[in-house]
Amino acid sequence: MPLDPADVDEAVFDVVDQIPAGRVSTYGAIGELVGIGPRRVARALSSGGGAVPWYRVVRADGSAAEPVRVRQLEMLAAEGVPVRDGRVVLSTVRWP
DNA sequence: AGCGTGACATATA
DNA sequence: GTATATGCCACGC
Repeated sequence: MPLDPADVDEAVFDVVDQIPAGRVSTYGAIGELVGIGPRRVARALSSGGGAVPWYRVVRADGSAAEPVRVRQLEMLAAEGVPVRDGRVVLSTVRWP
């Protein structure tokens, strides 16, 4: 069955919206959940992620994306996410 | 149709 | 620990 781009984007937004407060996930993890590559996830968020808590999505090493990295770390810290030296402590807050 | 670019990931040095 | 290279996939020119 072909994956429609709009459907995939919707699935990504859905997963991101399901991330509980104080937790974070990675592009790769979401990509596996929805059945796409990590770049597709980043593409979806950069394109229309304004309707979901994109700041709960970080890289595989816990670092945040360039254009929003300050904002992201600030939001996560406000949510109670343990951050160290600019990188999220995924070992504790990684989701699922 | 081909090429360059990017909110990534993994492997290797 | 960081830096570099390769793979992936979709989008715009």
